[in-house]
Amino acid sequence: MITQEQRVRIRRQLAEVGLRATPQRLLILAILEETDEHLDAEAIYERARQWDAQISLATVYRALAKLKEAGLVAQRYFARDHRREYYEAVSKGEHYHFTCLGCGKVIEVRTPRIAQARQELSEALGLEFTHACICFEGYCPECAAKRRRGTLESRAVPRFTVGNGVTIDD
Amino acid sequence: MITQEQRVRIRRQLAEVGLRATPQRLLILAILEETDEHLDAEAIYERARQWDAQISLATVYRALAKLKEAGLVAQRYFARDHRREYYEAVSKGEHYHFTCLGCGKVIEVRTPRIAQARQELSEALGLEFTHACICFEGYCPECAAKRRRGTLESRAVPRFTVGNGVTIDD
DNA sequence: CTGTAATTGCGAATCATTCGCATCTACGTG
DNA sequence: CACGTAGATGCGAATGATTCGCAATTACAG
Repeated sequence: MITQEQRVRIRRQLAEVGLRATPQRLLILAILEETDEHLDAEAIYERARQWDAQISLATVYRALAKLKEAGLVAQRYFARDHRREYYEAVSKGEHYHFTCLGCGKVIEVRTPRIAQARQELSEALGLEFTHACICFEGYCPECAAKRRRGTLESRAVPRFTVGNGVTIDD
Repeated sequence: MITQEQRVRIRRQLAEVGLRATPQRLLILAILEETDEHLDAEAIYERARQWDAQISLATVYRALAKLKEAGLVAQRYFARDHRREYYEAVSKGEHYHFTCLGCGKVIEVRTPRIAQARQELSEALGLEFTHACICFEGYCPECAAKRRRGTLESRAVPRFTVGNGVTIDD
C-alpha cells in the first residue's frame, strides 16, 4: 500500500519539519494521502490497524497533533459535531465545505471571497490572520426541492461520513 | 435584575416560538441579553445560580438547546476549543470573530464578503444555506509587532474568556 | 555502536455534554 | 379557577472524543 517512493518522500517531509520518521507516522500520512475523505482519528486508527495491528489510538492522536503542528495535515471541524476532529493531508487547494442536512452529502465549494475578506480585514485593522475555520450547512438542490414539497425525511440524522468544516492554515 | 418589561417581552418571545415560559428560561435569556460576552453553559449556570440556587446545569443545557432551536440564542464555537459551546442572544448584526493568539483578545469584525460568498454559491450551485460557522485566528497588531520583535510570550496559552467563533443562522 | 531524548502502547483520567427517571409545572380546557 | 397532561426540571450517572501517566521502545546524532 505504501509505495517505496512515497515512503522516501514522506521520510523527507518529516525530516524537513524535524519529526522522527516512525512507522506509525508514515502509515498515518500515507492513509491520509490516499483518501479523498476527511477521516477522524478513529477512522484513521481502523485503517492503520490493517497494516499495523499493534498501533494504538493514542499514538494516532499524538501523531496527528505533531503532523498538524508541522503543517503536514490539517484539522477540520464538522458543522454539526464540533467535538469530533477530522483530518486531511495538506495539499488540495483552498476550498470550503457545504454539508447537506437532508442527505448528508458534502459539497466542496470554492470562492475567493473568504481570502478577500481576510485581505481586506487585514489591511483595515492590521490583523495578521494565521488560521480560519469555515463551514457551511444547508440543503443541496435536490433536498431543498424535496423539502419544499414536504417529502424530505425530517430529522433523518444524516451521517456525515465524508465531509466536515474546513480549516484553512496559511 | 430582570425588569418587568423584559420579563413580559421574553414571555411573549417564548410564546411566539411555542416554548413554555419557565423561570429558568426567562433567567437564561435575561443573562444572555445583558452581557456582551459569549458565555458557555458553565458560565451561564454560575450566573443563573445567583438568582436561582436550585437551577441545574442539565437544565441550562436543555434550555439552551431549545432556545437555539427556536432561534432565540445562537451557538458559537471558539477556534481553539471546538469542544466547548458558547452562546449569545440573537440580536447583534452579522459579524465574525477574530481571536488574537497572543493576548486572547477577541475582535469583532464585519465584512459583507461572507454573505456575498453565500449568495454567489447559492446562485451558482442551487444550494440553500441555513447555517455557517466562521471563525478567524491570528495576531492583533500589537501582538503581531511583538512577535516580529520576538518579545511575544510564546505559548502563553491565552484564555479565551470572551470570544469565540461565530455561527450565523438565517 | 551508543546514549538519550523522543515515541509508543496501554489503560486510566478528563470533562463538556447528554441521559434516565422520578418529580414538578405551565398552560389550554372545561 | 381547579384539572390533566405534555413538557420541564434536578439529580446523578453515563457518554464519548481526546488526553495523560508511565514503563518500555526506538530513531537517529555523534
